[in-house]
This record gives sequence, structure tokens and C-alpha cells, in this order.
Amino acid sequence: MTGEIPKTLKRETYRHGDLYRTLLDAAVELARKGGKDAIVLREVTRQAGVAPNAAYRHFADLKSLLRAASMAAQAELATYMEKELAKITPSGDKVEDARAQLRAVGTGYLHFAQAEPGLFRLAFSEHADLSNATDPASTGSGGLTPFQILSVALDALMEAGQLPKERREAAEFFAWSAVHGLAMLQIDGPLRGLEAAQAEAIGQRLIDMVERGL
Amino acid sequence: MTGEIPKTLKRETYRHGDLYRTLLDAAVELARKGGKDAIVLREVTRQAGVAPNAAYRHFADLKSLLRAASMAAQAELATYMEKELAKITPSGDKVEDARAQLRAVGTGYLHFAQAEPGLFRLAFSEHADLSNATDPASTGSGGLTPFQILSVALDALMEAGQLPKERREAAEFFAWSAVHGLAMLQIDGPLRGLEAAQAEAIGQRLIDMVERGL
DNA sequence: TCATAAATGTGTACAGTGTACACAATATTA
DNA sequence: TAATATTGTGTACACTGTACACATTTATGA
Repeated sequence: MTGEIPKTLKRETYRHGDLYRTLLDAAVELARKGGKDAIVLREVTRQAGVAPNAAYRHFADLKSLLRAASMAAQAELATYMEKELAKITPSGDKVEDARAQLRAVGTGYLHFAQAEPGLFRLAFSEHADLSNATDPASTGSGGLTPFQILSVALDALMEAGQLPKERREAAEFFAWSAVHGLAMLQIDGPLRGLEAAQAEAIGQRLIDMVERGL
Repeated sequence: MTGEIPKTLKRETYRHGDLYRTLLDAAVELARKGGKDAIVLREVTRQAGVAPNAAYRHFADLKSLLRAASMAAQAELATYMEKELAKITPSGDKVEDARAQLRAVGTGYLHFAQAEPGLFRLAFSEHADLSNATDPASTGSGGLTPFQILSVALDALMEAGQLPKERREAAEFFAWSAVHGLAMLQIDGPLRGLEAAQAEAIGQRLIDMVERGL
């Protein structure tokens, strides 16, 4: 058997083989360039070399496809966080390491927004399903969602004595809020088009605020 | 002369009279119910009782209309902030008053997001023009944009000695980031559908973090 | 005052969209 | 092997944004 799964080329088999994956990938690539609104069902099927209605065998409607693509974008966000976490060389100092861990999570978030604005917008677009923060469809290679990665970092911070126990509850939301808001400002807002170095500096100052305020 | 400006009724005059305003208002009302994507040009003109193409005499294209509607939404946000500011009864204590002022700004922001999620999404949608934070089209009755209102509050905080001078620069962005992110979480994210009282409590805790961290 | 020009509306047309419905080809199962 | 489920195709429809030609009203300048 050939085992070849055709992507965008014309296929000679009636069945596609892995259409779900192919459609999803095409949707993500479109969003990478143009955000949520760049995902248009007919274009996705066109790239898969398939009739428009074939998509309906795998997704209930366009909104479903958007949700799936959004999950994938969140997964990519998770890998950005993991990448930043991997840079840390443990110092042995529990406090310092916990701080570095939280900073890495925030920095990964901001880098993702900067490097992949289209995916970032998709991940947090109106129709995205953010309600379930533990869906395996949006985990990185470590098996955790962005939210879970943040939770782990906050646990470490608390254990290191840098986050009062009575403030641990719901701390995810506060930390997340801050970096998310800044990311929006840097992508679409008044901070758009900043030099990379300046954007980085502002990002680090924001994380300073979170560290002090949490 | 009658002086009547027809809104959605059939008009017997060839000219409409105030079509720009009517189209803009209709767009805002659509977004109030369904967010940015609910603004559809043909529906807007339908409500104005006018042919679709008439819109092109007043807006270059749909994107232009979206931008204008977004400005209007930002203006409504400003009035929410002003409403909250008006609730403050000055205590005479400079420090306390400055703090209350900043809290009012943040609280107004969060209340707006909660009360008008459609407008909130419109105001900060991809095609919104947030680059100019001083456009008079997005001011409240006080003549200031949301961003400017926040700036004033931060100035007061600094003058009251509650914000180190070396941290005053760009402080708008940090404060704004935090409340904006939380608003998103409460509208579309995992904090969606929270009881009003709980949402309020979380909001106040977030503002606590900002106060400590700024 | 009156021809002319500018502004603002309408009508028709077109390419593109999401998706419903009937049908065709291939896999799976009894 | 016959019946059935799965997955892809073809046609059709209502709807969208907008280009282009034209009609009607208002403003302008001799």
C-alpha cells in the first residue's frame, strides 16, 4: 500500500483519507495569515481539493470548524509557553525559580501574540470555546493547556512563599487578564507597531506589576 | 416646515435628511445585540429605509462603518466610566480620593463589558481603530476618551504620592491591560456567566492587584 | 434667473458566501 | 454477498458587499 495521504493535490481515490485533519490544518493556516475572518469554509475545502459540502461530514457548520481551529491555536500558545519555560536554568533558589517560571509563562504568552497575531485573535475570538480550560485539544506537547501551565506556575509561587495563600484562589484570572490585555494593545491597540525591544521591555514591566500585585 | 427626520419609516422625500447618523445608529444597535458580526450593511440600510448602495455616499465601505460604530461604542464606554466617577463623594483625603477615582474608572470599564458585551466586543474588535486614543468621536459627555479618563486618574494617583514618579510612564497600558483582560474572561472566557455579585467581587480583587502593583 | 455642477438617492448586476437536499461511490457489517 | 453506514459530489438557494450606470434633488455661478 502507498500510505500517502494527499494534502492539496488532486487525489484519484474517492475517499480523502484524513479530511478532518486536512481541513483543520488549512483553517489554522488561513487564520495564521488573516485571523478568524480569513477562515472561510469554501476556501478551506478548496485547499483540501474537495467539494464544499464535504466539510459537513466532519464539522457541523462553520462555527464548529472555527472552534476546533481556535483550540489548535490555544495549543500553539501552550508550546510558546513551554519553549520559554525550557529556557530556564534552575538556580536552586526556590523563590527565584518560581519567579522565573511565572515570568516565562507570561513572556511566552506575549511572544505568541507578537509572533502569531492571527492565531492569537482566533484563539480568543468571540466564537472560541474558552469555557473548558482543560480540553486536550488545546494542550502543548507537555499535555497541559495554557491555563493549566499558568496554574502550575502559581502553585510554585505560592509554595515558594511569594504568593499569600489567601490570594492564591482565582489568581490565574488576574495574571491572565494582565498579559492578555497587553497583548491586545500590542496587536491592535495604541502599542501596535512598537519595536520588538520596546515591546519586550513593556511586557517585562507588566509582569513586574503582576508580581508585585498578585 | 415639518422638520421631521424620518428614521425607519418610509419617507416621501427623495433625500433622507440625516442618513449618516441614522446608519451609524442602526449599526450600533445591531452590534449591541450581536457584536461586530451583527453589523451587516444591507440590514443597516434596510432599517434606514434606503437602498443598500446609499450607504456608500456616507461610508467608503463596510469597514469604515465598523470603525465609526466602534468609535461610538468607545464613547459609550466613556460614559460608563463617568457614571462611576460621579458616584464618588470626595472625602477630602487626597490619597483616598485618588484611589477611589482609579477604582471608579476600572469599575466603569468592567460594568460596561458586563452590561454591553456586544458593544464591548465591537469597540475592541480587529477592525476597530484604537490607534488614536484622542479622537473626539469616542469621547463621553465630559469630552474625554476612555484612555484620557484613565490618564487623569493616574495623574491624580501620582500627585497623591501613591504611584512612584518613575513608574508613571506608560502606566495607562498596564492598568488598562488588566481590566481589559478580565472583561474578556467574564464575557467569553471561563468566568462567563458568573453571578453579578461574584463578578463584582472578582473585579474589585483585580483592581486591588493593580493598585498594589502599579 | 437659469444653465450647470455637485451631492445623494435608486436599479441592476455580479462574484462570493454558508448550507440544505438529493444522489453517488466506497467501507463496513450481518 | 446483501444490506447499511460513511463519506464525497452536484445543484440550488438565499444572502452578502460592492461596482457601475442612472435619476433626482440641491447648490453654485454667469
